[in-house]
This record gives sequence, structure tokens and C-alpha cells, in this order.
Amino acid sequence: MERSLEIKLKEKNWDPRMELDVLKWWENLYERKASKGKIFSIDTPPPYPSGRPWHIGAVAQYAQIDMIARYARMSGYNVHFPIGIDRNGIPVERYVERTLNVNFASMDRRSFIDLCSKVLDELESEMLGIMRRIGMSCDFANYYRTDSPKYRALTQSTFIDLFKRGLIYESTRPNNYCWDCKTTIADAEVSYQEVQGDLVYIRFNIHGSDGEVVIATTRPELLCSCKAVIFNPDDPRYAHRLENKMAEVPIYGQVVPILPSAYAKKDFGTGLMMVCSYGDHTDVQLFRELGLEELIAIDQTGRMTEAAGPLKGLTVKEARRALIKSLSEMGKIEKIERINHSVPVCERSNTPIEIIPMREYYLVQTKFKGDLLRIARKMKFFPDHHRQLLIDWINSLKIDWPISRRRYYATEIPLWYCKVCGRVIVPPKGRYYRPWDEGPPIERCPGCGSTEFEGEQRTFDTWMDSSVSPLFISGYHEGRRGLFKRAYPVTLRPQGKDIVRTWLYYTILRCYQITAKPSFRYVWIGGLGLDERGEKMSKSKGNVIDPSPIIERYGGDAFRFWCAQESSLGYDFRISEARIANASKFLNKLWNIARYVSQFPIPTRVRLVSTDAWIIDAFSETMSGVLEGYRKLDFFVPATRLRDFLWNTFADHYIEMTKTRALSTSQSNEARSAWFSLHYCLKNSLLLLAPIMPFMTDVIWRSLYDEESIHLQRFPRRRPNRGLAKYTKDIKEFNSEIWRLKKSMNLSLKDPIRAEIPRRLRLFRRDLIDMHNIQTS
RNA sequence: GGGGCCGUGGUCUAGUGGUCAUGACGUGGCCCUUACGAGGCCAAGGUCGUGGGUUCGAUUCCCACCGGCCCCA
Repeated sequence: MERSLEIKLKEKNWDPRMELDVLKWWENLYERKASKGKIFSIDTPPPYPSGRPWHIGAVAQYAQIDMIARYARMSGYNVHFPIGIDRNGIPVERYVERTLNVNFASMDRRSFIDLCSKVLDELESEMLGIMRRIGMSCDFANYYRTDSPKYRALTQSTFIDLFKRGLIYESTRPNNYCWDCKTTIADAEVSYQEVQGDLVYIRFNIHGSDGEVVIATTRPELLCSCKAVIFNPDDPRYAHRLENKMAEVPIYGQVVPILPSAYAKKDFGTGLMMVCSYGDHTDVQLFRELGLEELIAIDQTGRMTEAAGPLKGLTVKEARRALIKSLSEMGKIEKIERINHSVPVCERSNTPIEIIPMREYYLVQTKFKGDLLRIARKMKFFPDHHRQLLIDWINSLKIDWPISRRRYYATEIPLWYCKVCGRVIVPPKGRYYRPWDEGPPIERCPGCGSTEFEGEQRTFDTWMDSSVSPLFISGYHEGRRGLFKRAYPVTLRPQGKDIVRTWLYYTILRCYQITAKPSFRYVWIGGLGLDERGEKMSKSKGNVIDPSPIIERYGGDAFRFWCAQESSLGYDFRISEARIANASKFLNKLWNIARYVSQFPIPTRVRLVSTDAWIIDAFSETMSGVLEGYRKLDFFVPATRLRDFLWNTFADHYIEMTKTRALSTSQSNEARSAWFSLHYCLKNSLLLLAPIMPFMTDVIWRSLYDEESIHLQRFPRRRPNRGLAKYTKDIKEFNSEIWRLKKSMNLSLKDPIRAEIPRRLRLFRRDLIDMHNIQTS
């Protein structure tokens, strides 16, 4: 039989538009061959549609999560890869307020909810479109929404359970309050911003004497709520001298104790600190410890209260300015310093938060710290060192989790109150309740028999919803005997390191409270996508990159390959179009390697020529590194190892060394051995690259090797090693040497040259002679 | 103030207690070489942040410092 010289891959270059046909061909792919293996379930992060464009770093993370799913499938697991969209909470409300110029508080609740829902639908479909386009293999047909009645019913059911078990309580205590969002927020939702501010040095008279003390503060407007002054007991300036003394607060005139406390920082300001309700968390702590009586200086609109006397009705900023003016007129200001300090802000609106006592519901969490630390140590982390992020956060918890919010687009707290006796009505779990819009599930109050009820107006912190995603995806709400029994704990939680203290922490807490088990076996923590200079992307900085045009230009595979080879697991990575463009060159290289190989028949039985045995060994060596990288769920390793092998060894050296044999028209063993090895390396490389570059590998695979998709195949196993990989370096050096020599002699690469083949490379003598057209003596 | 990560040719990035430290981009030169010019070959370019210590030997381990990023208070 004469070998046909036909190249099976017709297109000279890989065109990303070819991916669109592949997408169509893939429809219902995994239904064709359901795996019977063990369940590998992935708690895919439900992305939050909070605006356009979607963060390109997030898209990169989803691409990597898809690689995990594909790797697990090709390793024989029965992969559960759901996809949901997180639609609850403040971000969308703020997006609606901003883009449509409305305010939730001054709108009909139902209309506002409709607006949010509509906006979410639009943003959601764009995100789903991008996910499909980059080749994600999650279960799009059954995608879920966290604002669906089914999901919200689950959130409410878990709340009802915990409420009955006494893990939920209502209490009035100082809380982070954002007057801009008009709601309480949890510590996890507070971030810090470095700002310039005035450090005001205020003179206080010492009561009953002529002496005075100077106190530095950045919050002079809180003077009215000052209830104590503290100094550090180790501070020689004040110890003994100020003990048992009282201070007179300027303007307001209250006389307050001067007390020793380790909270006073000796080197800040004058070392004296005024304790007010409430400037920061230290104040909260001190009021509690010293048993001081709080005075509310700032109200829920961010304005000064009655207690502030002449400042009443002013905003915090106005009050600060006005107070400084009065103090200085009275000669009570020693000096004002400009300083940089960090202020706590609401992470949604960037507004400085105020600490205001509010009545809110709390979920008990502090007494679970020990259990959660145990779980954190038990779960396997990829990479391991990111476990510390979780442990540090758990250790830093000091108060229970405030879970009620005064917003609209969120899951409702499913409670009613009897208007007469105030009894709390808890509904049976199982369905979705909206107490602001519907009556309670009972006719009469079991306490007093009244028929008048009031529905709870507040909603949940959105993390109350997100934190039960492992229960939702494993079918907890459909009964504990079916899927749930096999699919929980969930195998893997993949997510970004920026939401360890929220999503990861809250999930572990909530699922432990409900199931008494860890929610995951493995936790995979990805790094953050930064801009090309290594800075965080943000709309205000103007350095965001829209993923859509980039993916359209370079294709899903190029995008995926880029993000796999961009940085190691868990480390932040930089994003720039130039680097994506560069990564895409490898696709073209692989395509052309495959084109070249595609012209040869695929022999089954051959006696390997030593050059061919060498490349198979070199490939085996690459493969073991690749598989190890996959086991660590770190795609940097497989991507870079395979790129390096295919480009810098297989194409540059092996293909060139074997062209004479491979392209001969004979059916000799020498030719067939080369064909076998060319196909062997290509075929197995395709399998190993399939999770990273699902489009092109499948196109090549189906053109050359099989009618069925590459994604329904198993990963290759290692071959026995003949120990020839050690020659790789020598071969490359020898080839370089000859190329350099020819260049220095001004010869073309085809021209004959006189040279000796080193003894070390005698196994490859024939091929080296043919490759370089060497004339030996 | 505490914690984490990082500092490698102009830029970005691997990596290792031990021969000439990886690769990419960029730069310069050469090349129609039976897949690939989105390519091939060759070349220039580095005191592996600074200082000290452990060691026969450190870019790698330890300490301090400087610088960057992130998180927490």
C-alpha cells in the first residue's frame, strides 16, 4: 500500500471562529456517555451580575475551574458541575439606583424588585454567554438562581431550623451601619481606605483644678458622646498624675473620668484618647468593659442627633467643620495635624461606616470557632498555604454575625409578629415566604388569640443565601436520602482568595450548623487577576479590560491556554491583551504540528528506532510532570510543560530529525517507527491538553483519531521508560552546534557540512546525519 | 501595629543546597528549511533586592533591613 501524502487538516492556520461549530457539536455531549465513577462535585461560584463588563480575572478563574472539571472527567469521575447565578443583595440594588437614578427607600417595594430583576436578567445572560463561549462544560441546562423561590425557600428553611435551635437571636447593639445603603452590615463587608484627615488636638480642663490635658482625635464631632478619657498605664507622662482625675469636655461640659487602659496608644497624638459612642470598634469595646452609658450622636441618615446640641441636623462632615470652628474660637484647639489614617468604609458604597446601635438578628458564630478551626485544618487546600487566610479570619471573630438587612432585593426573613402580644410567628419550613407581602401561616396568635399580625420587613444578608450553595447543589432540599447522601460533602469548592472571609467562611459555618459536617473535601483558592502593572482592576482607576472582545478576537482556547500558563495556582496574575495574543501563538503551532503529523498513517506494530524511542521517553518524562501538575490542580504546570515539550523538543528537534524517514515513501520499519512515534506524542499530548484547550484538541482528535469526542476519553497512562530521556539535552546542544556552525560558514541549513557525531549520540547517528546533511569522514 | 505573599537580564516569569540559572516578550542579525513568517536559526543582555549568618559550597536555608502587593486591626 502506497502512503498517501494527504494532510488531513486542511486549514493552514487555526481560526478561533472554528470554535463556534465545536460548541454546537458539543451540545448534550456528556449525556452520550454518563460516567459510572465516583461523584466529583464542584460548588461552582455563582457569579454575581453587578455590572458591565464582567471582570476578566473572574472569567479566567471560571476557565480554570472548568479545567478542574474536565480533568476530573478524564480521570474517570462522575463530575457534577452545576452553575448558578448569585442574584441577591445590595450590589444589584446599587447598580439599579446608579444607572436608573432611583432610590430604593423612596420607591414602591414591588416596583424596585422588578427593576432589579430585569437588570439581573440582562447582566446574567451576558455572563452565561461568556461562560459558554470559553467552553465551560458545566450544566447550563439546569442552571440555578439564588433568588428563585426554590433557592430562597432553602435559605429560609435553614434559618427556621437554626431559629428553633436557638442559634438566632435579636439584640440591640452597636453595629456597622452604612447610612448610604441604609442598612447594617457585617464586619466581613467592611473594608478600609487610607484617607487624609485632620488630627485635632483639643484642650480639656482637669476638673477641679487649673490643669489641662490635650487629647488628639480624628472625630471631634463626637465630643458630645465622650464618656471617658483614657491613658496607657505604662505612659510615664500620665501614670499617677492623672489617676482618679476627671476631665471637663469642652462645649458640652460633661465631666468624665480619666482612666488607665491598655487601649490607649502611647505614640498616637498625645497618648490620651477620648472614648465616645461610637468612633470605632475600640470605643464599643471600652463602653462595654467600662460600663459606660452610650449616647447616640449620629442617626441612621448620617446626621447629628439631638445629643449633639448645636450640631443637630448637620452631616458628620459639616459637624466636624463646625465644631472645629467653635473650639478654635474658644481657644480650645492646640493644633491641627494633617495625617493619613485608614477609615472603615462600606465595601459596597465606599461610604465611611458609622457605628450605631440597631436592633438586628444575629446568628451565633463565636462559639463555633473551635469546630470551624478543626474543619479548616481537616479540609485539603490547593495551595496549602491559603488555608491560613481562613484560619486568621476565624481567629479574628469577636462577635456574632448580624444577618438582618434593611434592603429589598434579598431573601426575606420569614417571620411575623403578633400585633397585640408581640409573639414571634415562625412558619413551617419548606416554602418561600414574603412576610411583607403575605399573611402568616396561622389565623390566630397562639399566645393571645389575636388575628392581627405584622410581617417582618427586613431581609437577610446575601451571604445567608450564598453560604448554603453546597446544600442546594447536592439536593438537601429534596430530602436527605437521595442524591444528598452520595453528593455531600461536596468534593471541591473553587473560589478566589478575596472571598475567603465571606463565602468560604460563611459556607463552612452554615453547613456545619445544619449538617454537623465539613461542607467540602477540597478547597481550591485562585489568585486575583491584576492589571498589567500588577494593580487591582477597578472602574475608578480605569484599568478594567472587557473580556468579550478579547475572547472574540483570540478565541476561547487561546484565552484558556493563556490563563493556564500565566501563573501558578493561588498567586495573583497580571492581565494584558499582549500576553493573551502571545499565548495564542502556541495554538497555531500545535495546529501545524498536527497538520504535519496528520499526513502519516498510524501503524500499530513497529520496532522502535532509537530516535523514536528517545522522543517517547522524553514525552513520558513530560507526562509525569504534567500529571503531577494536574493532581495539584495547578494548570500552570501542564500548560507550560506541554508547550515546552511540543515546541522546543518535539517540533524543533524530533520532527526535524525524522523528516527524512517519515517523508520517505516506503513502508519500511524506519518510516513506520517514525509515524508511530509522531502520532504517539501528538495523540497523548492532545489528551493531556484537552482540559486546557478543549476546542482545538477535539477538532484534531476527531479529524485524526476517533469519531467520538476527546472529552469522553481517559487520560493516558505512563509508558515504560527505556532511559533515553537523558539524551535530550545533548541532542539539542548538538543540533544547535551544527546550526551555529552552518551559520558562521554562511551555509544554508540544507547544505552539506563536515562534522563528527559525538560518541554519546551514536544511537541517533543516522537521523542526525540526515537532518543536517552531514558528511562524515 | 499584626499576618501572608513576593523581589531572578529592558519587561514578565520558571526553578534548584553543587557543572555554563528556565522560558517568553521585546531588541539586533540571518533564513523561501517538503507543518507553521502567528515560523526557523543565531546573538547580545543577569553582582538571582541589600547586608549578615549556617555550610566545603547559597539565587535556593536562617536572621535583619529595604521595596512592592494583599489581608487583618
